[in-house]
Amino acid sequence: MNAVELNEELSGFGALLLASAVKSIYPTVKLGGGSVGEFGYYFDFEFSVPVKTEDLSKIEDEMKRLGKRAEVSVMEKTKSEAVKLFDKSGEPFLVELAGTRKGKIGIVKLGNTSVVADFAICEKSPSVVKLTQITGAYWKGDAKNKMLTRIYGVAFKSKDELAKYHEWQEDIKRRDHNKIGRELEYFTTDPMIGQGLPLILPKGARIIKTLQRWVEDEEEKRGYMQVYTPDLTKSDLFKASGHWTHYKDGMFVIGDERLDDEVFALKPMNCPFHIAIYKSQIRSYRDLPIRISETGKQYRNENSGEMHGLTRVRQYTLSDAHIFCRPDQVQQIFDECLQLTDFLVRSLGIQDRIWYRFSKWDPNNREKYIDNKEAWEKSEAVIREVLVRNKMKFVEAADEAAFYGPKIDIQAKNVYGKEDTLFTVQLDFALAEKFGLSYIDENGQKITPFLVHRASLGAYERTFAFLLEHFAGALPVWLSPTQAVVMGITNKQDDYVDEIFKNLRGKLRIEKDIRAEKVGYKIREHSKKKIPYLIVVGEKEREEGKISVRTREGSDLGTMNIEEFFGLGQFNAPTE
RNA sequence: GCUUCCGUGGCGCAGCAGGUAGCGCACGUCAUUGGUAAUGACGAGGUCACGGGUUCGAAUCCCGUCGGAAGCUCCA
Repeated sequence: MNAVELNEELSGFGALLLASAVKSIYPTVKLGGGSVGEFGYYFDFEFSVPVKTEDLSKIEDEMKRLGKRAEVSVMEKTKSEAVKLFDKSGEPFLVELAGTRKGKIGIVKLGNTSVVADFAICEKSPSVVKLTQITGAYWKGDAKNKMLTRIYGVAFKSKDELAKYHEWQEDIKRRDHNKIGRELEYFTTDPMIGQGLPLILPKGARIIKTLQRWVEDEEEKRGYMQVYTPDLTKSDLFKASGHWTHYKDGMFVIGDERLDDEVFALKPMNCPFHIAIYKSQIRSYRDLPIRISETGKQYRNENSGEMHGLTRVRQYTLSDAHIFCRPDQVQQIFDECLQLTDFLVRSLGIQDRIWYRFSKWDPNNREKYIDNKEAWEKSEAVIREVLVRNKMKFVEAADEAAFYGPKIDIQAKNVYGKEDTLFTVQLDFALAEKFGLSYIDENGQKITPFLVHRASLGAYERTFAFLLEHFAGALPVWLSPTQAVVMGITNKQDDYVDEIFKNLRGKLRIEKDIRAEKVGYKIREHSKKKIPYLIVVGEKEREEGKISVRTREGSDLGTMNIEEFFGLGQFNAPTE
């Protein structure tokens, strides 16, 4: 089921009703701001008394009451004109809503107060309003500021639409990787082990391993050299890279800086290790580009509220690589990195779910970024050219770069509509110099190479989570931990089931089911586990030396021989 | 980390004006050998997240801790 289209003008009205109703019930409340979007609408308030979930129904009732009485006018006026209008005639309160403006403003008169919205609203009050949740949100989106109370809601023309909305919410839960990943026995967690430290169960491990082998093989074809580096290092390494000052709080540090001679840390990233590998030899311009890749673990001490399923964890495995190249090779390297990612994305069939983000620095945020305006401008120009030349659609985002350089992020949304970075290609003009890297050019001069950081398939845990949600658990055949189950109509076929099982074992991931249950029941059980092919055999099949095949979706593919079965789908990882 | 909500057997839930736990699925045993999405009978499984308090008595009320969810903030 697709996302329910939430009408922005209805939502705008809903937000106004919400603000008005809250003002009516809590006269001392201070209004923050609001917004409408895919989630419906929200409004922020500063209450003088704590307001909780149980108060929502009261506010909802007031919204319904006000909705019936509201006099609405949609005016072709600017915000300041509207405020002037009300300056004469009473006490309006101005509501500013972020979102799409349609050149109009909405004014809702509610008794002796009025709400002016710098936002398009519909002319008729929504007949159904529903408040969906109440949470906190920082004033102006800054954690240093006071936390306001944010109330979310939806508004509809009819109860049918509300019912559809509820259905959609249910569907979201059915796709949520954090739910189905546990149901399908792909992963679990244990409070004794800790937050953000999932246990990947055998079936989940098979999926991740399949992805990993696929990516590693593909990278090897493309000139990457795989390495292993330690999970642990002396703090000196991250002091040299600059990470210690930027991110010490987010690292797992072993030892106490004040007491111990040597302090260690679990690696929060692989770059300094790959840099050390580069540095272990003298490099010639002929050697470049050098592509060092690693299926590397990373450890980051995320704050407790920031962990989520497999998407945001404290330990994860990155399809990581660092490419050291000459200045004249940077664009070519970016091209090939994007081509690899594009191949992976298309092979997985998720090209319509991702978009490219050009993540730039913010010259005003001096704490976060390396202070070298010229280098930033130059490297951003390089990336822009790559994007433009490849005719790629992308969004630009200021203040989203890494501290050492700009990047191209491949973004996606989870089932709840929350955006995450799936893959990334980053240009680094700083670390190579910090570590004193060089190569010898054709004139015998020492030159500092450029460094490109990239994660071809991102973090396996996160990509796995995304795929589970995208396919609602029904992964492509080649990724399925069990690709087929063979079962008999009765136990009289146990020997034939075993024969088919042994015949197929090693050629695909197959299981057999000889439980003394009705075959319909067994089919249902395995379909629920999202196993792509269900092979059923009885006396008829045995006599003909064939098999009957059904899919997890319920279609009957009929009777066929083994060769025909292999023609049904792609059992192995895609290649170019 | 902050805000709100939540925590009863593997999963989904009921029980909560306080009187030491129930249902469905799953699981086990037996019977059934059935031609395509739930065969039947019987059975096992829980100190109601943990710790403390109130009480003659707490799953139920109060406090704290841990864990989960969504939102905010953050993500090298």
